[in-house]
Amino acid sequence: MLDIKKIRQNPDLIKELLSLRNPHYAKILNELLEIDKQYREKLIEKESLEAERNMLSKLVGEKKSKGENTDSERESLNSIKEKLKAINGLEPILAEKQQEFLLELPNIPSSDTPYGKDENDNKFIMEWGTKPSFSFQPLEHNDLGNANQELDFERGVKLSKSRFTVIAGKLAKLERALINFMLDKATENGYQEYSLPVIVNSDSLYGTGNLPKFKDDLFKIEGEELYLIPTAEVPLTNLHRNEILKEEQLPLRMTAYTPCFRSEAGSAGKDTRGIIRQHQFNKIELVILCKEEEAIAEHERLTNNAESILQALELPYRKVQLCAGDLGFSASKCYDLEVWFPSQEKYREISSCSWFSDFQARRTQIRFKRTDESGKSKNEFVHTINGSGLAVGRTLAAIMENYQTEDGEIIIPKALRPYLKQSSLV
RNA sequence: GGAGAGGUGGCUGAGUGGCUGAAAGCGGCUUCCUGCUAAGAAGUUGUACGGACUUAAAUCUGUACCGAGGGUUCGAAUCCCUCCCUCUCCGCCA
Repeated sequence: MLDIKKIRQNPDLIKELLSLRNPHYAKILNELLEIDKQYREKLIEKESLEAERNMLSKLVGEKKSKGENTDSERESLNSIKEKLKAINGLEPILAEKQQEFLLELPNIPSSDTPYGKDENDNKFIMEWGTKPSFSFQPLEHNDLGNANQELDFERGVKLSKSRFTVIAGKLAKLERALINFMLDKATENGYQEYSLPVIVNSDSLYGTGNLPKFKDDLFKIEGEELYLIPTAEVPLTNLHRNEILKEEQLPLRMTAYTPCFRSEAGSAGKDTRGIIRQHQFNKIELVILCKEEEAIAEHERLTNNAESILQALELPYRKVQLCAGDLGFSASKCYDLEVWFPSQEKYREISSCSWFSDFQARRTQIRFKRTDESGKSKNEFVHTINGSGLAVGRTLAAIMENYQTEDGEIIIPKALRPYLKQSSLV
């Protein structure tokens, strides 16, 4: 959520910056400003009536204790009450509307975010690793996994429905090894590990911006205001919702492994083969809360932490910076890490590392007390940063494809060998 | 799930209709004092949203907030209703 005060002070600048994402935001902003004006008029009217009421009520109390007559005060109080009733029918509606418009506006892109409309305008940053060259036609991971039913798509459907997969045997062990490896790596990099609820309430989802706009992407528990998490970003970020942190606690670096649940509404027909796009998948998430002046460095750090996992696994990847048009709703700057899939000869997203400035923190009300040299302190919103480190299913698939041999074996990356007792999977 | 008790400021804990944004204590901060690793004295001490002033900060001022939401009343932390949460006992259970 953007700061309404900043919008009031600088409407034209904000309009211009939001138009970098999409020109239609200018219209929403105009509507917001109009509603905001009306809202404040009503608020002033309401508060001055309340002030008058409080004053007169006090007077009634005093007079009554002295046994004096209070009829005239009562009369004006009753008329104030009527007026207040009328305003109370209107003011909260305007407040709510103002809030709604505010929630519809996305974050402002950072100054170094490239211009552009969609993913084709994203900026290439770097490429790492050597793409494997095969003397044979490399198979897709689903074919590799299907061979001995270690990726069991049919039974996944039997148990649940499409886009659910059973992972069995050695691949299941490999997945577990990946989870442990990634969590250990995160801990080494200074993140505190958490084990979290994967069902959360709607307040938490409003906080991270999944509600109200992206309701269709979520699985909801029937009959309750509870949802399955689409990512551990939700519980991790909300851990400190409505809290005022101590300045010396920051930066706060947190990590968690959780299953993630996404309804994938609107992606029918996309990535139907394999385990690239599932309703349920495992992910290690990295979240940082920090001060504004630390944010750029922490964002780079988190991205490097995610990259270090790909590097340790020796998986070729590239790093791109998203352009304004492709930027997620809440993000102000974002790097995507894309891992190489030889069967498709394509890079596919495996981690998205975003800096949200104070956009999420304003929604979630995560603040810290900043004390200046003179000893005065003020509450300030933290900056939030997060990214995957990494998506486990996609990493598993990438390892299968990049490390396959002609006779259908999968070589285990060196970094994972301490976690498994073998150096290849058949 | 059943029965009972309860939810007040950073913490402990008063407060059952008006002078309570909230006593008292603790803690925190500021200043003073004592020649020493601590004691004492005084002051101060929440959040949000408006308004005035201002380039801004500071300041002044209004409103709201005593688990959440609604209601009664001229006036509610205090009365009523709904919900949520915590504790104790019972039941169930990995």
